[in-house]
Amino acid sequence: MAGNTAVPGTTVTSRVLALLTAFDEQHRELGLSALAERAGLPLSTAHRLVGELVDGGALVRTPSGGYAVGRRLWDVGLLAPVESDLRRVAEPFLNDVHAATRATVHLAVRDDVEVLYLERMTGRASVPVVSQIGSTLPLHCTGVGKVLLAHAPVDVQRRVLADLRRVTPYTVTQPGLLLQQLERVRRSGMATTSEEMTLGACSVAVPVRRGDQVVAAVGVVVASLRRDRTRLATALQVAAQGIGRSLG
Amino acid sequence: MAGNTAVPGTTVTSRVLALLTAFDEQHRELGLSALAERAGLPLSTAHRLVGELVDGGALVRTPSGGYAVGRRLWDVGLLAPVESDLRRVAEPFLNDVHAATRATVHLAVRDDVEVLYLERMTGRASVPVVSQIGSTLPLHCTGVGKVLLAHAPVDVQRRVLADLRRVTPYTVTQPGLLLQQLERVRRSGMATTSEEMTLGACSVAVPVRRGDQVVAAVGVVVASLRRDRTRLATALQVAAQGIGRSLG
DNA sequence: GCTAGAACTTCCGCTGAGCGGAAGCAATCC
DNA sequence: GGATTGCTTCCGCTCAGCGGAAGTTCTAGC
Repeated sequence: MAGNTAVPGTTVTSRVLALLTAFDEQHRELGLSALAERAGLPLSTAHRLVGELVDGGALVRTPSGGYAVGRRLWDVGLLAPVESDLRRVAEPFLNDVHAATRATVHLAVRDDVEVLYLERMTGRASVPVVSQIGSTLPLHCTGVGKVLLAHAPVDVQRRVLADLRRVTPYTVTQPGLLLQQLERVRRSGMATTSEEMTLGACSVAVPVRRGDQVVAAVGVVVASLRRDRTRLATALQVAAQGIGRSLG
Repeated sequence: MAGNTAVPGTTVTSRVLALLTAFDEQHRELGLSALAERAGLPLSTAHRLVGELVDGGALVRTPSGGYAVGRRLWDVGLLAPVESDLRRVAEPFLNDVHAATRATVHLAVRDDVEVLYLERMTGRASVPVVSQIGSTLPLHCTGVGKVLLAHAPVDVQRRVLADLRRVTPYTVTQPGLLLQQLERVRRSGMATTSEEMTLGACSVAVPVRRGDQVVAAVGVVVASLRRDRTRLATALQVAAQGIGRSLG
């Protein structure tokens, strides 16, 4: 038979990680072939490694015969120190905002040219929300994203402005207009969006400051801003200040 | 030099998983030696694999020179379908309980002979709480645990009763007494604990039923039950019924 | 029921990625 | 200075891993 033809310089570890990271928000479940293709591995190699990962509890077979991330990886992943101080400190303040507004509340940080969502409390109203804890979205079309972008280094802003993808008909895709908005965000200490990411969803967000650094953003998603933009902003500012103070 | 002396029959995958699962609640950060020992690997093997895992973002170096679980594993782990329907459905009801009581609220399921915490909302009061999302605790000394144990199969109950570890001076360690309590839990539809897991913390919990099966438990942790045990139980029962109905 | 195709599983001989003891290095303590 | 602890590098042996190919099961369309 053929013998070993693996790409030299690769490791089993890298292949295992390629398999694990083949899963994402849109692909929580994958068949073997899809998994192999997304990981860039030959089918039989993927088959063996996936079997070992299932044995170790890192993956599980789904009822429909595919594969998904397993319990073992879930509880190990939760141990990751991803802004854990910020998340711990912020939790009670986010609860307050949620209790006061009954809207979907977000805590997010900037991850290079994207927003990374750290916490989310789902609101009561049926406003469509696409964010997921642990996933990222573009900076230019979400409330927390605009806040983080407005206080990001110039080179980050430049890179974002160079690629303003249209997500909905209302997404701001003109660099000049967005720059104006960012200036207003810095002045007013608050950002808003209206159906720029998701139709039927508007948002308000404010920065969380540690000293004079903006380290995160808190925001809410609602169906309309007509009624109570000010009330929402006030609740968020109270929370943001509380979080900032608690961060010391 | 020596040459290859690896334990036959083991795979790189299993060694990688051994390294990842060396981390737990009590060991969120580990030095290389500790990591190697906990994974049962020779130091130099661990050194190489850990380096590859760091390159892949599965682990990160901490400021103090140790290792911790990385961002990559965090967001992959969050994709795991661990009771995800239950968690999604339960979230708004848990919010209600939290808003009404301002106490620490838990959603938990039974994982063999332990409670697995799925969700937690931290309360305002400074009541000590040891539970962590993704981690497990004994069934016999927590509120949600007693609920789940009371409705567990007989063989699970037998195994738990055979090993009632004392955690605090108030932990119930007499099988007979615990059996009486479990009977009362089934009759009254509610379990309580008083400093049986953590000094200074009491709890109330009720079962979540899907049809006639108990599939989970919701509970609150407070400093004392003297005042409002009934109010807490009522709030929990409303939530548990709502969750059960939503599960269909 | 039959056939076509896709998806999954098993086989097996070649080989270089992985292995780990040992030596080297760095920081900390007494 | 010497001892201890902990991390990093080295290197030649060897078997775990590799993947093309063949075999098997599942699904769909007719």
